[in-house]
Order: sequence, then C-alpha cells, then structure tokens
Amino acid sequence: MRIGELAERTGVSTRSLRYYEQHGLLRARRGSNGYRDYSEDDVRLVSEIRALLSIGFTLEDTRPFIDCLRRGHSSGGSCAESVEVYERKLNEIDEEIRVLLARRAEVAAQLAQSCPGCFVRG
Amino acid sequence: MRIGELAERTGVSTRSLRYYEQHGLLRARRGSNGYRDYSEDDVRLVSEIRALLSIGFTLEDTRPFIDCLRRGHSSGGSCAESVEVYERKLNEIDEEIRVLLARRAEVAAQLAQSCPGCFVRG
DNA sequence: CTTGACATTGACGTCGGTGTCAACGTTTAC
DNA sequence: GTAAACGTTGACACCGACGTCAATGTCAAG
Repeated sequence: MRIGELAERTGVSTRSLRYYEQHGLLRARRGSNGYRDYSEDDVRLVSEIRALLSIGFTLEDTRPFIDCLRRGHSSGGSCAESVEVYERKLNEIDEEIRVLLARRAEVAAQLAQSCPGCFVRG
Repeated sequence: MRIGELAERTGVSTRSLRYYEQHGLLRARRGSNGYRDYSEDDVRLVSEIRALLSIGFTLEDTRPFIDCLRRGHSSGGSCAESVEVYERKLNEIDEEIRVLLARRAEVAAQLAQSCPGCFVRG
C-alpha cells in the first residue's frame, strides 16, 4: 500500500510517517515510480509507535519496541531492551511526579503566605 | 548599576535580563552612552522573576507579580491578579500530576503484560 | 595608544513532533 | 486529454527560555 492508505488506516498523517522513516523507525520499499510501498506489518509498527508516543514515550524510546517487532516477536515489549525502556520510563515519570509534587507544595505555600485567607485543597 | 553588575548580583545572565526587558518585565533607564542603568529595586524584580520561574511559572505568569511589586507592594503575590495566577498554577500542576499518574499506570500495566516477572513497585 | 573588559543589537540554535507550503512528478477518473 | 488526487523532497513555522556568536561601540587601566 502507499503512504496515503497507511496514513488513513493508522490515523497518522503522511507527514508523520515520513518523519518516522527519516528517523529510521519505518522502512518502505520503493516502487519504480519512487513511491513508498508498505506492507501489512507496517500498520502494526505504526500502531505501536503511536501507542507508545501517547503514553509519553519519545520517538527514540520506541525504537527498541519496533526492532523487537521486526525480529518477529508478537509484542514489542517482549524484548530485554524494551523492558529496560519501560523501567527507565517509570523512573522518569516518578521523578517528574516528585518534581511536580514539590512544586505544588511550594506554590501552595507561597499562596498561603501572600493570601492567608485562601484555602488550598489537597 | 549596569547590566553586568545586576547579572552578577542576581545570578542571572545578561542575556536573560535583556530577554526579560524585551518582554516588558524589566525596564531600564539608559545612560548617555546607551547603557542600561538599573536601580536597587530591579534586583528585587529579577529575584522575584527567578523565584517564580524556578517553581515552574512561565515568564508571562510572572508579569502580575512584577506589576504588583511596581505598585509598591512588599510582596509580589499580594495582588488579586497574582493570587489568580497562583490558583491557576495549582490547577495546572494538579492536572499534570493526574496525567503523569495515569501514564505511569499505563506504562506499568504494559510492562506487567509483556514481562510478567517484572515487579513494579508503587 | 592600546588592550581588555564590558556594553549594544540582531540573529540563529536548541528540543520534538508535527503542520504547512512550494515546486514538481504520477496515477486515476472522466 | 485533462484535471483532480496523490506522490516526492526540501524547507520554514511553532513553542519557551535562553546560549552563543557576530559586528561594533565604550570605558578604565597600563
């Protein structure tokens, strides 16, 4: 299939698909006219990328998952490298949450100080 | 004082000071040579800006606080507009935390699924 | 006078994932 | 045959808070 069809089936813009390819996550055969030619498997790859991006992964983070699928695994997360990324991500998220909680406390404290009457839930 | 001294006393780069001025947060008299001439009060303004930036405010968010100080208040947070910003910030932070918690749960779930043996604390 | 530290404005780079447009070639439908 | 729809690459725009460099002007010390 060509890029337009893949875009439609995955709900991803052609712009993004080319971007993913530019970063080595997608590969496409080229027809004699130079058009990209995708297989059914690529639908799966794109879905995997989007699923991961939607939970806050960067494009780079998705690479091990894509490689894992390419090696024939049924799940992108069932390779050691992917698991490492999962764990790294959990740590990153935990750290971000920690920062936000500290920030929240700081803001609440400043608010309480400059506006003693203002209640802050939480 | 000139920009270099203000930079040194506040620990803020000259680049940043000019940036703040460019965005209307700082104003400086100009000497006959065109050099910026800052007052003692400006040290306070810059400190206020940095304090707010450090807890995740955007530059724009700091504007009401600066205006508040300019109006003579001893605290940048003791004006109605500032309090509004505080409250808006708290809501924003809460929302971010919510998103991160959901994200964390999602990642943990995927990890558990693709790597049943992997324990996830939390 | 010269050197060096400091000042000025302006502009580009960073990071990430796209949107969007240009200028052009290909395929498809009528 | 022709127009519409689709494909190609390349490049600029965005957001935010600066870093950094360029080209040039100013001032204090030797």
